[in-house]
Amino acid sequence: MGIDGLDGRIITLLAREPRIGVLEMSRRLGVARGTVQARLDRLQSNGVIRGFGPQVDPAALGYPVTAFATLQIRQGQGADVRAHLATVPEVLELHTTTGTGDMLCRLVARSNADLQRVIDRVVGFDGIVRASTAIVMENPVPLRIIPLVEQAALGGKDD
Amino acid sequence: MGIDGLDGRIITLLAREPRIGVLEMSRRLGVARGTVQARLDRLQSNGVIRGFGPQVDPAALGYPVTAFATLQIRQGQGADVRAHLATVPEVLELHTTTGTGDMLCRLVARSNADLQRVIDRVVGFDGIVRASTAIVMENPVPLRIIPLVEQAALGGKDD
DNA sequence: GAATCACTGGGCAATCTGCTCAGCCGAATG
DNA sequence: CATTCGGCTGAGCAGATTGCCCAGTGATTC
Repeated sequence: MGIDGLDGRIITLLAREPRIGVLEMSRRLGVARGTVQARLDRLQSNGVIRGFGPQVDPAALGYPVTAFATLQIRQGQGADVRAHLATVPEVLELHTTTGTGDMLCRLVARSNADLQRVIDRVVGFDGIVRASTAIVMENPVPLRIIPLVEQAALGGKDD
Repeated sequence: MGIDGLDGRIITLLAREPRIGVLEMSRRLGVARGTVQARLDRLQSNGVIRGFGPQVDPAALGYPVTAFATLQIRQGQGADVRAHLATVPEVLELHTTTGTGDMLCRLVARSNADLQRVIDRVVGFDGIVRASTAIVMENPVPLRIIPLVEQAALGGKDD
């Protein structure tokens, strides 16, 4: 498991110009089309590339406010809380973390006022003892993967 | 700004089967190809759909450990810290949040031991006063957008 | 030496894309 | 009420791409 330079260049190219086709990629990378196709198949069956789903911007959907909430869970209620949070559309992701039965979740809301509603809905559940919320003001580094891909590609020889 | 039912169904369908083409989508949704094409164009120029970049799994790249670090920044050093963190490949995203000049960042690492190296690199910078890290154990709700899209689509009439 | 694997370069039919067009319809406008 | 506008439909077309196949080659492994 791991990727080489060619894999890295494929992913990077794909990240920069997603609508590019296999044929055009092979031209840009200077390799045969079959090679690119084979690499892509491998990357996908490896699970390195999970998919090509549309990247939707919550702000453009009308949810410009993002927040992170740290939840303290009552012992043994973890599963219930997870199920509860999964039903809230504004919960974009949820992690359980080290610490005292804590969870961290990413929320979005239509406004700061709306965030109150979301938080009420999130914490209005029995197993949640306490919640502390941090509202996101800026996002200097949006979710990115290319630097890591390039880092990972250094391990492989090819290029 | 906002999406209607058809937009929602387009996004949802695209999220479930990303490799689907415009033609096949129009067949599934029971509308004309031109309509789907026009909607897609609009969604993209709206910024609702930011792109179709590959979704890369850090774990499959050899970085199975995820952590969230909360950083406390020395007054006025924000910009420097941002620039510093942007150079660390293992920093997948960075947010500035409400609170005392705090930042929240998502990290990945090759192992728990490697996480120490990453954290050292992250906090080994002058403007950072204090850091507290939470290691992710489970990810019950992976980053998702479909529930929110469906929620947002309820506003529009069509369907 | 033989086998295996990945890559190359080529070819093929089927499909899809980007683009255009005219017609239709409902909603908003005057 | 008539007009205009925007969005949708159904169709067509040339050009490009895809998925799939093949044989040959070079490097690596057994």
